[in-house]
Amino acid sequence: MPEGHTIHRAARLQRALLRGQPVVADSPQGRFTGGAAVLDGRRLRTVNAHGKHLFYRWAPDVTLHVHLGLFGRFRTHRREGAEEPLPPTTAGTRLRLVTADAVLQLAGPTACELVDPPAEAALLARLGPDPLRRDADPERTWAALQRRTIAIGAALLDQRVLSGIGNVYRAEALFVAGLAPQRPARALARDEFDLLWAVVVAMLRAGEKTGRIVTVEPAEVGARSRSRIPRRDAVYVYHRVGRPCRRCGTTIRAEVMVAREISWCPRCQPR
DNA sequence: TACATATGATCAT
DNA sequence: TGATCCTATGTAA
Repeated sequence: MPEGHTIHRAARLQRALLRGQPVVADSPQGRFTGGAAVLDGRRLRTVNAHGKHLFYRWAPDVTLHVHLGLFGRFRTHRREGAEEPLPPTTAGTRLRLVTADAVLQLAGPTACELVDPPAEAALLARLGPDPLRRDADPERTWAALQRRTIAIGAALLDQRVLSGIGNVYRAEALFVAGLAPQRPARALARDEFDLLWAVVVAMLRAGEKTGRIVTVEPAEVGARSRSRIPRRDAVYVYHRVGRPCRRCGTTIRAEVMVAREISWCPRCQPR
């Protein structure tokens, strides 16, 4: 399920899978039939991720914008060649792209649409720096935090402040950075922000690499590597309300912030 | 089989 | 802030 790490990973995998090849495109579900007809027969030039958004560049010149939202999901299949029969279409497939080597199916996205340059520019203008991108400028996030009166726990979910963080990474990054979610965003000290940014970058990169959200240090749960940590031990505070903090044993608390529950350790994350 | 729940975002109020 | 849209999964019944 999709925070920014999932999206960047999808972009990388799909570049390798589809780039350069003409596709057969359709919309088995029927809700993107017109768009699929435009893509049909084109070659994918590249796929780029920005925050939780994907931009597919096609030749001749067309751009497809995809946002998975909460429920969106990709399925990929490798094919031996054009003779190999296609996998059965999953119900609700909004877009299917088929090449001789691969099949990509997209179901349940919040957005799956063709965009012209002004529409794409408008989308990108709304997005803050993406810590997974080389061009990310933390100064823009720092400046945005200075301007807000909201809590840091609210700011991290605001994609205009920085893009790619979702509800799991918000809770986990604040824990590792030692910041209570309720701290006013503009009251963070510069060194607190620098640490938070570094934590976010490291977490998202680890997530992109493994395809899982594993934020605990392996040594803390007696594992040899992140990839060996079972799901129940993978996080410090997310969804752990009422249970003891892994570091200090204090009972994890939770409250709703920006319509989503956030958990934190009152001792490791003092106000 | 039914229901609750979920890593998101938008729009109306 | 609340309603709404989208789908898959795990648990309860």
